[in-house]
Amino acid sequence: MAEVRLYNTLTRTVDRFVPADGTTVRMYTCGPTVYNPAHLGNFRTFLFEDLLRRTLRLAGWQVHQIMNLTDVDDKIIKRASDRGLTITDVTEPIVDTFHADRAFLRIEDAEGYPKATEHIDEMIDLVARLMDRGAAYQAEDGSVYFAIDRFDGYGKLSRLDTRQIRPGARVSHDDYSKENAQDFALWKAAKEEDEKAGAAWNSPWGRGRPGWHLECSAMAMRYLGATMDIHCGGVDLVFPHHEDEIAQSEGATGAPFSRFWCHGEFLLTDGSKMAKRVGNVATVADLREQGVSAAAFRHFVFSTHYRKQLNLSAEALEASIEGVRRVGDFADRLAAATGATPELAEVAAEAEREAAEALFDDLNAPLAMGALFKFIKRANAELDRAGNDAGAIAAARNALAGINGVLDVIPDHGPADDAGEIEAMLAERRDARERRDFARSDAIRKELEDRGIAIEDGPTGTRWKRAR
RNA sequence: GGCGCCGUGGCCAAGUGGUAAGGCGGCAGACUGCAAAUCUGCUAUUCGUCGGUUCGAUUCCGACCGGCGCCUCCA
Repeated sequence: MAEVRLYNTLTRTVDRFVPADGTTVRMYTCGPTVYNPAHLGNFRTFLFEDLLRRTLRLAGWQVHQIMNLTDVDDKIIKRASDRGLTITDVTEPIVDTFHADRAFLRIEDAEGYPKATEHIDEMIDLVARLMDRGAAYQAEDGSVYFAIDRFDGYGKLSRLDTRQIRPGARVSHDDYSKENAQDFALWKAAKEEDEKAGAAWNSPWGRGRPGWHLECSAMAMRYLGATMDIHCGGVDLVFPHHEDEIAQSEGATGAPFSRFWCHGEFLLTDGSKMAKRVGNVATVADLREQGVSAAAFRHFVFSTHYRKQLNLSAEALEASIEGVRRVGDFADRLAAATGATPELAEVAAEAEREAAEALFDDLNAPLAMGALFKFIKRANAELDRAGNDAGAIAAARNALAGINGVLDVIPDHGPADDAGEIEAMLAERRDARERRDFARSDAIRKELEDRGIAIEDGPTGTRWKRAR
């Protein structure tokens, strides 16, 4: 096993990571609230988690990842009420969109996508345990709250002193009655709209629905045990979401909830956080409309370290499209090559080692990307020199596959349904060139270019490829 | 008001107490009928500003300027 180092929000340092059981990494990644298609900021986080799971596997560990789908919350209920629908009516199509978008971006499947509404029993059990331990109480409004002053470790993740909240901070106007302003809802008493929208369940504390934080604790422990290896999310979840998860989980079990906490930074647009309320969101659908491939978007996201803010811009996307085209051309060239200089094998081995080391060092994808491009440049130079070492070609293909297995930045070719027609045009162009009728030859090339087909005349004939 | 992050060439970006990876773009050359692709060379004596520590700082410390984020339901 390679040594993997990860930044742990709990310790605020980069620590050596090894799964507790020595073989399988049990990780929980906070998923989307399914009332609107997830935006690219959300996907930056999911992409970081994809990078993490692929890197852990490259290091030799097995990965068991759980991502929750939050399918009951205030916004979902509001939408359902506004439209006279149930929450399921609202969430089902969005769940489908989420999986489609995820697939488009080549985000690997997690081992499970539990829904909050299907784990109400587990949540009720968790609340009951907290009540038994005296860490929770039912208020006059019927809702159940977690009493943060009965959990010593409260604030250890975010390092926020909740007594210090000052003017200038966003202050909540909570509809519910609590003993302490910082206490958070575990179980919310049902209101009229909740019942109508199908968002209310029976519990020992009356009809109600789970609080936001509760689902993650309940489902994480159900699928990963009392203590998991890694818990991930966006930085905005550090407080209060993850802090509260720790409180309610550890308050119930007495065991550490997660050994590592890893958080991805924001995607910015127009210089500020991409968020619904800022009104600057872009989605996968927008990406597709603009013709930005999954490979290009992955390149864009991985060109900056995950703990650094990243600004979405047309220029940056353009650079990624072009960069990824180069990777694709290189992959094609390697696939078609039959032999190379022996030095290619050395170049490949070095690239593979550099990329892996970069990834193992707190997911330094930008550095790994640098290693990939250095590899492409050197390997192309070796291929230009020609050679007959087939083993070197195989080594280069393996190295590329290894690095790309994590980054996944080789763009797909377009559909090849009109290949015969293109070949016919190329045959005509070849005849024209033999007659030195370059006007005709260039006209055909122009026509193909207009159809998104690029031509490359080489010593062994003409190659063509579809724009990616 | 509290806490934290960031500021590297035209753009994106890695990085280290010893003198700046990589990508995009640009310029020149090789190859080509011309292109494209590819290769080669060039494109930051400098890392927000000002001080300090040090033999030496972009890298450590301090101040300042600028940007962003968190401080209760937002990835």
